[in-house]
Amino acid sequence: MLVALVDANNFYVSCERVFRPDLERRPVIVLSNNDGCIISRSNEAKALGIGMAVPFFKVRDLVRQGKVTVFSSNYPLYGDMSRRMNETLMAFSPDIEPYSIDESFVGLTGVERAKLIDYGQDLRATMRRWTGLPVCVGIGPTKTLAKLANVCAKKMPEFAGVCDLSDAALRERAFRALPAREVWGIGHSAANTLTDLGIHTVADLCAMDAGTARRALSIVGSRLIWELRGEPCFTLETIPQPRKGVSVTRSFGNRITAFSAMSEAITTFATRAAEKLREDGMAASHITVFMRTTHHPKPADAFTGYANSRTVSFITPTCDTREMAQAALKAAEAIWKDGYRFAKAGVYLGDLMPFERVSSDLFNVNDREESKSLMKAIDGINNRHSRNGRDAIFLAASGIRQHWRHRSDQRSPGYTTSFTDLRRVRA
DNA sequence: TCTGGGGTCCTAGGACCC
DNA sequence: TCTGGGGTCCTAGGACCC
Repeated sequence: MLVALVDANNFYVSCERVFRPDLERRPVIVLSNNDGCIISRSNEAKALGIGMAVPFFKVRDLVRQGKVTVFSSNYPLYGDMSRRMNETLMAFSPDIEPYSIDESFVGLTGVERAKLIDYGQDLRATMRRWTGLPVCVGIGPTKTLAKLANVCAKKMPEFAGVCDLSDAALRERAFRALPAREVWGIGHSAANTLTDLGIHTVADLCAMDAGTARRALSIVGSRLIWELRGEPCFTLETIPQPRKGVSVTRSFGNRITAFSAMSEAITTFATRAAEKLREDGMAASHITVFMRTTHHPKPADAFTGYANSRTVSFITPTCDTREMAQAALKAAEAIWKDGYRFAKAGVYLGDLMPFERVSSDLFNVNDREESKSLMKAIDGINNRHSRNGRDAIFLAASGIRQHWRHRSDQRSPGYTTSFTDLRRVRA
């Protein structure tokens, strides 16, 4: 097996720059949903000391001083750019596994060993020309090594954006230079465990005794050590697997203290979740509702938080917005407590199955047919008559004013997904 | 009076990813 | 004042069964 990981540099910032070339070589950041924290930074922003996942209010001064350009996240744009990335990759290999919005694994069977670096450089240049996006390419005999090679390609300028770790000698050198934390699957907690064991570099990790690794890091750790040694534990998955759950969760712009507002929010989340489910042609067996207060209490504040969740099962798996909303409200009522200031809530749909495989409930075959055509009509109207595909027609219980909603003040236009936002070019 | 052990399934919670 | 959202996987422990 030989596989490449192609990963965009500072993806969300790069997407914004494609349509704002004036922002090249300048500090740019993109904020999370609800403008809460920073989730993408240009290299220039990183150089200013702006950290990943830092709450936006901590850098607001830099923005006010005009030192940093800031965008709210624009997922329709990023999703479309992601699609373009994968289309470009298909010109290079028939075996593509999209792994996240900004990275894909690419199968390299048939590429000559000696030409791997040229292949990677050609891919980078083509990607830049066809999509405007800068990417780095990591190559290796396992997915974990390809991920690690990508880290090298990004961080070490001598690789010029393409790193091939299929050579064992080069691998040893890189392993000694990289902290264990850089390995795919080693998070905060595992890194601390490793430090306690005296394991600091990837080289230390790779040389770890199998039994110790199993005890300290469980099966996950054993697998990644095999992968580092060049023995594949993960195969290339070119056929997308159906998802196992759907969740819709939000932090609130204003804390919620009244059940009426909470029920609006929960109805809205259930509606959105049901829409996602129908897009995939799936039905859910149960719905879980959760709500919680902030988990960032001030030290001086004696106030203790509250968090709870409740699951309601459907007699027959469903994707009907009305059933979802009804069940969600029942769950929300059960866990609601007066006197708290709720900061976040959400719904989760689990145990999914294809809608067409749901065996009809003996007693409501007609209801099911009616539900199917009603949902189809609603989705049709929303797709035709609303900008975001969901606001033309909705349950009244979702509320109109929605004071709890967050805003996204700095959102860029839908350059590639909305006719009204198309770029104008004069010649 | 003496009160097992092994298997499966489910769920909650944690860790990790981007 | 202000700290994201959407996923997957693994494990431990409880419930249940025979």
